[in-house]
Amino acid sequence: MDGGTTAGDAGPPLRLDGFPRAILHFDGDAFFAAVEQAADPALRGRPVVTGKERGIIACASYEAKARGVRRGIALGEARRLCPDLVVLPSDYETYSLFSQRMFDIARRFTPDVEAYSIDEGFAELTGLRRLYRASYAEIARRFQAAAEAELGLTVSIGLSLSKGLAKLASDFRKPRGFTAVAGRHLHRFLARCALSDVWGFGPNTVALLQRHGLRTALDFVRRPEAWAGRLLGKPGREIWRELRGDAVHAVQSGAPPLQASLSKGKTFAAPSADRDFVYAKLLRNVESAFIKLRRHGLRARTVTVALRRQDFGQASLGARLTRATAATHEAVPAVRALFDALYAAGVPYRATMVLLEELESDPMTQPELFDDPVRIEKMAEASRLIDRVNRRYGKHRLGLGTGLFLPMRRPAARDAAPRRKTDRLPGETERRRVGIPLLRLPV
DNA sequence: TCTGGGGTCCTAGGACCC
DNA sequence: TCTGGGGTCCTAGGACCC
Repeated sequence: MDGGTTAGDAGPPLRLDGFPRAILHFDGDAFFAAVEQAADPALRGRPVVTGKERGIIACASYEAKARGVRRGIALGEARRLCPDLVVLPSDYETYSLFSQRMFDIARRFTPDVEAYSIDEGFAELTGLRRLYRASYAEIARRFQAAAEAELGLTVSIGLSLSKGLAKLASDFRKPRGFTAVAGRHLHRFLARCALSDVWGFGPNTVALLQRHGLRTALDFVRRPEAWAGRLLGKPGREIWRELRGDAVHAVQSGAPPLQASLSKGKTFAAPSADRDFVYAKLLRNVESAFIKLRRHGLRARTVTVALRRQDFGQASLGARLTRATAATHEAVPAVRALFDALYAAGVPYRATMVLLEELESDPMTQPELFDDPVRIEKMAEASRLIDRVNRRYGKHRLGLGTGLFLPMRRPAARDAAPRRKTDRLPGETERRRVGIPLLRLPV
């Protein structure tokens, strides 16, 4: 470890297989708040948070964190903790601009840069020592200094043999941290990392590993690989190898793959067992999802509806449409059918969600053989009009009539015997699969 | 943290087909 | 008609990430 205090001896070094690599992880410190401070010198040194529009803290500057203000807490509580708090709305355009500049700086060192998220990324440094006549740590420090000088904000750096180790290392000390972990120091570093620090170990996995008597990342990698695989499956096995310095995951420097899914969900202020209310909420999400879909110039082929119960259980059901579409109307009959199949009378629900999958680019709808192209064009025009009106007058001002609390036909038989996927009868899936997707639109 | 929102990937198990 | 094995595909749900 470079820059870390020496831990007690935790045993012999781990045996490393494969060609040693140098992978850099960089992470913008309190990125959104730091961008605001970089863009407005008057904010520097002051406690700044973003997320005003949502009423909860999206990001807190280190000055705000020092006063106890954390991500996720309510604005009111944050103001109570810190009366002189500067509260700003999120400005994603500016954050994206700084983000791009940060990745551009990294690409000056190597083209092999992965933009993992808006505020963090990986860079493959393996083989660059000769070019720069410098150690990997020195190259990493040059990047860190360039980012700070040119962007006016700080980044934390992790440098090690794999992405998993590099990410663990950049988290080890921040802000403005610099942690390089060489193979021979791996065991000492891992002994100081809790299981919950490991990338890919969430609360459930940590609890499971603790039940097996493990406490640190070192405890985990000391178990046999097959044990990790049996207990945690493929992801666990990959984490095991990454933590031992085996770079299972390459730095993905290419263009990111096309978005695979798009979803929209909302939690109710209070749980509700009212069928019309729950369905209306669902349709509102459907409208929002399709607005987003059109904005991205995409169409979707499958629609999945999910209902979340008050007890946090969830049931979902999906259907494939006759063709991919960007028009809300075309999905509504399927949504209706899915909702009817999922909804159980008398159960309080707390949220609805809609998920669109099998997304395709190109907003120009390819008319299917037997469809009327004029009708499809009319529908696309209607959707565009709705979007325009809503942009001008506010979301959901103009939408589908079904989104209102209209009286709904109640199929009594369904209400009497509500069924979810879990207690489905044999053969039922097939009927459903055939029954729902074959949708034709009423003109 | 008594639980917001939007994503990705993996897997168990059912259905279907020899 | 009943029984069984095995491969493939699909789906819902779980776990995790930012």
